[in-house]
Amino acid sequence: MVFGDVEIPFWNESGHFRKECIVTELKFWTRDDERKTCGDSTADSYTFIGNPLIQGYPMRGKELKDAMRKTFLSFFENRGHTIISPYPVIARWRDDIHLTIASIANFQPHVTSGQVPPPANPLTISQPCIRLTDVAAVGRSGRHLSTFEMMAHHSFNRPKDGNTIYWIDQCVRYCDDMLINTFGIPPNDITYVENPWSGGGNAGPALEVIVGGLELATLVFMNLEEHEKGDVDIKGIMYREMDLQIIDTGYGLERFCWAAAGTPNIYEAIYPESVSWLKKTSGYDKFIQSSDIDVNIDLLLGEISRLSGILNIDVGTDVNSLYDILISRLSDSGFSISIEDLKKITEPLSSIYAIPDHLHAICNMLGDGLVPSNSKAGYLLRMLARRVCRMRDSIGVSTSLSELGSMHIENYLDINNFVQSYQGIFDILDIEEKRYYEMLRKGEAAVKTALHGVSKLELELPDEILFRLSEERGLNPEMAISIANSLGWNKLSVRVGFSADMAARNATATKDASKIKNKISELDVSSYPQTSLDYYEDTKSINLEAKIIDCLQLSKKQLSLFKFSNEVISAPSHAIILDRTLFYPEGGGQLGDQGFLKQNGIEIKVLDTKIIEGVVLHMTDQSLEIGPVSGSVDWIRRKQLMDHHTAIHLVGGATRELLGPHIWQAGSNKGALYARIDVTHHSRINRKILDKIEDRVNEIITTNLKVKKLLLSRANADENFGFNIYQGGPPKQDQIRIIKIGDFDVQACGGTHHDEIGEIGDLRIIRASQVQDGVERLQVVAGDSAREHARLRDKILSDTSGMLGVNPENLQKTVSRFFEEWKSQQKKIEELEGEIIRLRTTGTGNESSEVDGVRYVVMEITGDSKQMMAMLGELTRDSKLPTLAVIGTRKGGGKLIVACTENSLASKRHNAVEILNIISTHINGGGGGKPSFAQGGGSNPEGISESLSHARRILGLE
RNA sequence: GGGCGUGUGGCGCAGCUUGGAAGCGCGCUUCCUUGGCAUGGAAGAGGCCCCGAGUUCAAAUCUCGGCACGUCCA
Repeated sequence: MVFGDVEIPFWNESGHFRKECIVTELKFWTRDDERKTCGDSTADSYTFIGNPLIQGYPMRGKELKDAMRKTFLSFFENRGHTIISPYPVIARWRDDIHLTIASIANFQPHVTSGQVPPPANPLTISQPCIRLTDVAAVGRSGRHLSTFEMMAHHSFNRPKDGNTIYWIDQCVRYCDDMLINTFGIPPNDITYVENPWSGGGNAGPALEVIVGGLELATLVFMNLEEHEKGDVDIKGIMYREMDLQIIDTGYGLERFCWAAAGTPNIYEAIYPESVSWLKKTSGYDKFIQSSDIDVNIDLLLGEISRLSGILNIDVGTDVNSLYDILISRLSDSGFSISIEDLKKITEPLSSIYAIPDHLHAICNMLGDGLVPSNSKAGYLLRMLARRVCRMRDSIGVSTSLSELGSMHIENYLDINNFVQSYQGIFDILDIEEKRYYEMLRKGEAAVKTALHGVSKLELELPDEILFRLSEERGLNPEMAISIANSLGWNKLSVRVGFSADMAARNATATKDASKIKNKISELDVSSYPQTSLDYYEDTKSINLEAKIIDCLQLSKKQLSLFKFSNEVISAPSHAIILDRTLFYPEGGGQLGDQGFLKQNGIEIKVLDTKIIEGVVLHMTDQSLEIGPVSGSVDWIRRKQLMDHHTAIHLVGGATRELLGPHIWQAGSNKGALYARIDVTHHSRINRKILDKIEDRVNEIITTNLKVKKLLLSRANADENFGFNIYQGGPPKQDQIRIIKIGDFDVQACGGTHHDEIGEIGDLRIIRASQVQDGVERLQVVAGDSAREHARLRDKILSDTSGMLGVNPENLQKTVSRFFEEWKSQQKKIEELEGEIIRLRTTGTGNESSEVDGVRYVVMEITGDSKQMMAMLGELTRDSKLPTLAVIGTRKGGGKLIVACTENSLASKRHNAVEILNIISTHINGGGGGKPSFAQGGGSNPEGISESLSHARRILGLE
């Protein structure tokens, strides 16, 4: 049997035939002896449009989805499955993906790897998912969605342990039974296509369930894992059999709804209210009624969906060439329409269909407490929000983004399922819309600048200009061109094939970037036993008795691979491995402990502590022998680290309490000197808010809450505390340490903490800074560090005040007065210098003389070059008084300027550069400029007088 | 996580490629025009060209670092 073949008793019992599709050449199973194609080929078009495949669902929109979901979940609940509540759409328990892209993503990697048991077995779920890879096709293809619900039934089998819930045969029986007996689909309309699946390190045979030309579900039988010594070769990667066998199914809720509604496309089935509201508000309805395009729009749309299902719409596919294909296909099926008319009908519609879809994703993301940003998941949210703004503007609807979101929630979502509040969502959408308009406004200036020098008659722009506007300013080609059109470049349009090229450009850039991602381990510790981490037992215990298992000398290369914080005073030379330790290794943002180890009377410093795969490395400045050792952790430092760590939990909790549920820890760092926490927030956090947070935390500290330290299984932790406890990062073990501070804050955390928060002492939030858009960094000092910090500030203040001889209270006033005075004196000096020039040049002294209608000024002054410029301006700007001026100063190694009045007798007679080059030799320097204005300098200030007299000689003045 | 871009009077921006006298529009002040306002005209004030180092005789301009902001891709 070849990998991917699905041979089960059910096929025979139910009268299925195995065939090969004449188009795709894939093997498929069907009850229909006449069938020649698999159902999902270019020769199969949708059969259910205007002719629903699933009966008994007359409703539309949310009601339809609710009914469909209920039917599905009940079917499996009645067959022994436990219904599981959906997970968030933001996959915060994963560090490899941002969004929940499938129901199985909920259980990766901890359950699928076998480390943690599933929450129930078997289980069924309807999981909201977001996939943005085909976002460009949404609204155009008739079936693509950026967000959908994946209904699923999963079972996790361990055949080697004799524990099998059900496998392929039963899975297909469930599916077939449900489609035929629950949804009333004619048996002959169903095909099962064999198409093995692989991805994310796993693989297995799979069946695509096709009904009426539409893929309604995929049944994956995951039983292989990537392994270099495996015996199954799939696309060049070797796989081996897993201990775990997983039934991973996915049924598209929205597709079931579509098949039940029979609407021309999927959007009309699930977002009918929004679609008709947008059609009305944008004036699309009126446009269609008044237009003289002679086609039945509904039939046309159905036909387009049918064709789009066949056409392959990829990201970056050129819209224009797509239209060409569409036109010819439409004429094949009896629709005669020009490309212009087709565009007029479908372009606004693609926006009308995509807007509710995008809003659904946006509201779900916001509902999970996500904050828009310029990177990571927040960026995806921003991208969707901007697409909605753009599409809304393009169809001439002026309703605000927040209002659209509000209406969408009203129609299609349940606010009670959200973490974020209604007001929170509303506010964030308002901020996003403002930012969108700000981008457009700045974009106009950017386009104007970029098009500087481009003829208004130009038809196309160089690719580079459009690439750059898109990458640097966020203006996609269409927007850039439309701005250019409105600025007077009327003939410009986007080059055919440009968006495809841009997508290709991004693809290669992405490919290049992924090549660099090869992490090397600092040290191979696989031969050592896991160190016993005794610091958890009592965080106050610091005196250690242990055995040295090994002492490794660190090579230069190994040393360079380790990253040491700036609290590590010197580079360690050895790494010592013990059987047990009280030294906390750097982790969870908390820096490593320091202290000393002692053996046979020799005491060596522990400069830092690290951990690799459960083995703790004590980084020391000398070596010790294998054998017994004693040691001690630097308690002052450890206490300070604990002060900061417990304090950071309190700051995180208080910030969330005061600013809202979207506050999520995006990273943290706790050293002995200071600590910081990065939190997600949509606006800048000012001092006033910081004071509030600071007050709140100090208030909490005075209540001296007890810190509970629990050890729970992953499933248990998830169930009791939810996903909010994983603020510090995705959990990696099946046993989770929980730090619970009263009822104030609960976090999964591996750090060392006080038993009572009163031990922290004082806390100050020094400042907030922005790490990236949507992420604020709060700098915190607590305990003794807080006092140290205050003292240092006081010293700076009193020292500075002392310098100026004023009281600290008057410092601000005095400094600002000094600055003002300095500026005005600076001005005064310039004025006076000018005045001196005027006096010296209008006087009768030998510095100014006139020869044949040209005034000559040669003199030395005491100002710097900026003042010299001002003087030259005075001397040579008046065109009625042709002047040649040579000015020198001894400042800065000696500087010279030679200038003459432009377009005058003086500039005709003399070349300033030539004169300068001759005379600058006396100051060992050089210079240059233009014929009417040259400046230079040198390194011999004493040569200035010789330079000037040389100038006089050249000019024949002496 | 990676790439690219921006930071210039109160506000919005040009100048940076190729180093050589800091500009434009709006706003502001004063005056003129007018019965008053809108407007029009004239004169003027207002700049550590983000910060710090480097290259150079010379840096808004080039190089490096920092800070702040923007944007694209994962």
